[in-house]
Amino acid sequence: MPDFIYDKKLYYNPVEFAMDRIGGTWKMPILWRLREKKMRYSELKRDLPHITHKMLSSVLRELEAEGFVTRKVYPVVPPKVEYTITRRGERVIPVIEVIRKFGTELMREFGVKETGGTRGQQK
Amino acid sequence: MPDFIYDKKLYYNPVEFAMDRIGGTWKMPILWRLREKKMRYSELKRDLPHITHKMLSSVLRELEAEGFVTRKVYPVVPPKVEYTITRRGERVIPVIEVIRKFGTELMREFGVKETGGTRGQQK
DNA sequence: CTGTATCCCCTCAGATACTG
DNA sequence: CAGTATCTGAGGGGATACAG
Repeated sequence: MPDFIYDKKLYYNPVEFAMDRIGGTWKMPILWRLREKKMRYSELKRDLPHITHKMLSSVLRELEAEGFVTRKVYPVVPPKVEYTITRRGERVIPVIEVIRKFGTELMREFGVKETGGTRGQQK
Repeated sequence: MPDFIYDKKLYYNPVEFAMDRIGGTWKMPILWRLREKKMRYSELKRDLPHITHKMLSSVLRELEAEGFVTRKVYPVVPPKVEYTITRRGERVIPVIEVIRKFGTELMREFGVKETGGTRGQQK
């Protein structure tokens, strides 16, 4: 499996390439939430308690640029923006499910204990 | 899906937990190579042309500490050390296959071109 | 409401040198 | 052959302030 270049970066294998597209702390959580319904910026923000304003904004921009979500702006005041998952984005969902299932099993094996769910607002 | 703590770090979901165990540039490539045969340190080194001495060493240590590989030292001169995948490590293989397949598809869609395979030694 | 711009820290990963 | 230690750089991600 020879190396290859994308966006000026050298990759060694397809896994590395994939994880650069959908990895990081927030991309999968966002796609996961968009899997069944379009959401507004503020809805996503509310649904991802720990994400910062800056991260949500920049990650959405990346996901849009690489075709995993689309962005629809309503010219109203105050602004309204909806994010929708694309076909390409939908193809990430089963990948997330596999990793998620594996992670859940690992957690059990490692005896991970939850912190006692801060449900609504936290931080 | 409430948050939880492991090893003093706060996680938001199982995916994040999983990727902290098997993510990064080198963990999956190493497990992938060990999937069918045990390998010596130097064999792994040879098979992963871009990895540095330090990274191979430290990543193997982490994989061992979390039960994905075992390490067998032969008390000979010069030293001989063999790494073998564990049952837990084997359960990572299908996860890698899924990500790998997805990454390969993405690469095609993105029109990624290979750099003209430096095959054996490089760098 | 949605979004950008700064500043800053911390961790991953590479380069290099040294050891049993 | 296998492994550790030190230094360094790049970038992901957080806090905060400002703007249309």
